[in-house]
Amino acid sequence: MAPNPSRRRESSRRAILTAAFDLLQEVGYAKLTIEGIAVRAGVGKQTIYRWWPSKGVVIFDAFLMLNEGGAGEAVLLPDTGDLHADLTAVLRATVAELNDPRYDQPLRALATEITHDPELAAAYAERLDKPMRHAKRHRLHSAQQAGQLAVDLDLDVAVDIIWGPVLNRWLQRSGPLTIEYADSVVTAALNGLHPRPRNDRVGRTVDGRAV
Amino acid sequence: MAPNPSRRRESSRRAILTAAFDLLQEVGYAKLTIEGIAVRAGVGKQTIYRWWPSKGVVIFDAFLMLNEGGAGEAVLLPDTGDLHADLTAVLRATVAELNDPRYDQPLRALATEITHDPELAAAYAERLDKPMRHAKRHRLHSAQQAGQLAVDLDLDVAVDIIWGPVLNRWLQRSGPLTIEYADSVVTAALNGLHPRPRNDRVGRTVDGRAV
Amino acid sequence: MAPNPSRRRESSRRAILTAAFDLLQEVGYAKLTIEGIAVRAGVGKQTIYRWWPSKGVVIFDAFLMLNEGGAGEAVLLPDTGDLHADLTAVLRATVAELNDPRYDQPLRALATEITHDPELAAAYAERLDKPMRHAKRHRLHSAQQAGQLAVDLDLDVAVDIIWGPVLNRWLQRSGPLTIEYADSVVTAALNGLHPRPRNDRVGRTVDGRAV
Amino acid sequence: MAPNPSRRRESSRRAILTAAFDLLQEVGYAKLTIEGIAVRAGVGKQTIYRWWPSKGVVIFDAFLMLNEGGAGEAVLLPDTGDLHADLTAVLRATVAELNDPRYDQPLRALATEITHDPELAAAYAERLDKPMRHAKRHRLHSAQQAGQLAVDLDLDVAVDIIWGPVLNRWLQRSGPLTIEYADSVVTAALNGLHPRPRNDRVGRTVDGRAV
DNA sequence: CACTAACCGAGACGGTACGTCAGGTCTTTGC
DNA sequence: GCAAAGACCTGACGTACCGTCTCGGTTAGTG
Repeated sequence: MAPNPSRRRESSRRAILTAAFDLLQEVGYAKLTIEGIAVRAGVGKQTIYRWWPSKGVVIFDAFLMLNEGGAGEAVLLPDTGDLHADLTAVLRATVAELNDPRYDQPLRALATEITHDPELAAAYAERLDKPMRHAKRHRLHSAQQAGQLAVDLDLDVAVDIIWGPVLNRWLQRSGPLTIEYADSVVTAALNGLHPRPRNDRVGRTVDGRAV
Repeated sequence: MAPNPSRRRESSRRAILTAAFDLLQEVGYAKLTIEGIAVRAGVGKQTIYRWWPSKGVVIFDAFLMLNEGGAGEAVLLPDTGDLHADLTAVLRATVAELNDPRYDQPLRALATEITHDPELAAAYAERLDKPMRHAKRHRLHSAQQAGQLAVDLDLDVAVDIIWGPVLNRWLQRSGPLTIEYADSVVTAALNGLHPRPRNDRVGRTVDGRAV
Repeated sequence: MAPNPSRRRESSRRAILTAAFDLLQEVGYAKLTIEGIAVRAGVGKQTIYRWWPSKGVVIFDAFLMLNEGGAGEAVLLPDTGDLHADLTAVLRATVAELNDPRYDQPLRALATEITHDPELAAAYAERLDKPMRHAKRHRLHSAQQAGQLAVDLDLDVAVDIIWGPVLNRWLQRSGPLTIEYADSVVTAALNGLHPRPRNDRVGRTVDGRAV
Repeated sequence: MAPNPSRRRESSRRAILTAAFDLLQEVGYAKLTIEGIAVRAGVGKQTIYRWWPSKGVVIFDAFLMLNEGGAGEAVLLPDTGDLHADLTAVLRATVAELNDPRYDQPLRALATEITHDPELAAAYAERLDKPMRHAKRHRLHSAQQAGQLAVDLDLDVAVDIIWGPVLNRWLQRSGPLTIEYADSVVTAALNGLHPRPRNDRVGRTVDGRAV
């Protein structure tokens, strides 16, 4: 009854995922149809329905395929010792990617599907978000060891506070998603909203020493 | 050519918006159809197409209608002088609303539509988010005046740092959306990720004095 | 629930039936599809499914439409008094129609549908066959009155004996369907298979008198 | 290229033809599919496509298989000398077979395929109809020799006049297919439609003598 | 007796059509 | 005289089969 994966044609799989991603860019999420994907991929509709349970999973797998290349090595965030600079660089890159028209539509489509499909959200968390979040937490952990972050800080919350605002501004278009915004978020997040006493800025540090 | 608003039947308008909101709860976003709304509202399809340009705008207007009751008075966040406590209370309320099954599906639908429709996003920012954001900024401004927030803080960024993580965790289901999480976010956001020097916790204050 | 016939668009109805009949000629029964009819008729598929329960009924209605023109006047077979001549002429015409390439495929399609659908067979008997059979029986009755047919003859059986062989040869292609065959059938049917005693041929008669 | 018949697996062949015939009874002609036959027969689809060019030929072969048992001996109609009685008996048997629910659907399917496929019609004429028609003609010939049939009678036409009406009534359901109908057809066909002169009934004969 | 070519069951594949559903437009009709 | 009702064309849905194709595994006949 269930299809036999050993007989699966890899070329069709790749064609479908590529077609899905490309069509997302070209026609947008609302006009993405299984029929369109099948035609673009030169594939029968049944071949899509045989292997994917929903359009959302196709989109998800399309992203998975993109990340297949660097699959082996774990993601690593830069660690120069200067946390503020490193986070700024990474968040600027995030902003650049979100602003990249090639990824805009596909990413929004993925976000939408996750919003409405808990199962897909779990898969996303496990397969796509987890490695990235692990890298983020790793960088923060290293800073924590160096005394640059509060010892009792929940690193997951820290990650959310840094990246959450950017993602939200992008999704809701609640304002321009600029480099300046990214910088502001990093600074505000690190220093906190409360005022700092005189000379209490935790400045750039190298090897744990302030510079 | 354009319909004459003076002839618009208010009862139909309300029936349509109510039907849309109710159906969102019952069948979810994916299965919400114009046809279904029309039938539920006891209205011809044309009556919907005549007054709304897209399904997203209907959903949006349905939310607008909900907020119509308290339209006159501006939203106000509690201001006891204790910023941490006030923010905690408000964020806990936000979490509760997002976890309310009555609002879950409709809110996700609205978020989805905003994600894919810039025009709708602008309308959302103006009509629904603006009053709320204004209230948030107002409360933060008051705290800033009381010396509880950094004087150079961009209050919009501050709002994003506090509410962004919660919205994101809800949308992406990247983790359980609990009261504890809300509390952690408030604490971490206010104090910052950096460690605070000894005795530098900006504690609860009343009338600007630490308690 | 059921569609309201008063709102039915006559132009669509005619376009569908015409398209069905034409396509039957052109592509044959096996390749006749609802989808093809809809495209050819410039009509949505749903418009076909709304008004017809099956492909067979569409074909049937297409034939009904052909006969709509001469609907008012009842069919009449020639009655010169010479039964043999009249039947020969009529059966030759039948043969010609069955051999007409314009009607071949459509008629076979109709025959096939009737074979497999009793309800359709009843409709065929009532709407298409009945007037024709009535005319045939009428002619035979007139001959019976003139003493040219056995008084105890079941006219329905008589009709079957004359037209059955021709229809069968056409359907099963059990042999060439020629004018000669038609003539043989008429002669054999009228005279019977048994030998006639000398001078007993019931020859051509005019006004009941043998000629 | 062409498959080698010597390697053909007889068990598969029989399973396929049996499955086809059984499925015809059970689901009817319209729902008979190659895929269904293959599954029912426990056979790969390719095994059907390898040996049969079309569904119609499979059906045809299924009938051939049924007749395989009595293949060697030629079919023989009863010949008691009483033509009327013999024909009546045979036609009654024909009626019974056509009314047999086990054969109804399969026979209609075969008739349909023949109607639309001239090649199949030829095969049917040669392999299935020919022996039967030969037997019928043989019986009539014997009667002709005995002076019970007109000497100039075309026996093929005679066969058609006797069996055509029955087949037609069955295919078109133009009326109840009863024993009485069969009897009427035989009587009318033998005596002809014209009235017979006094004492001219060609009665039962034994050895050519009237009884 | 081993080899090898072919048939076999199985089932994935690119397709076509199915019958249904909804989108958005246009027409009719009843209040 | 508008708006409900709903028929219409369009097009995508998800399913069923089509006829072709590959895949291992028998199963003959050959060398």
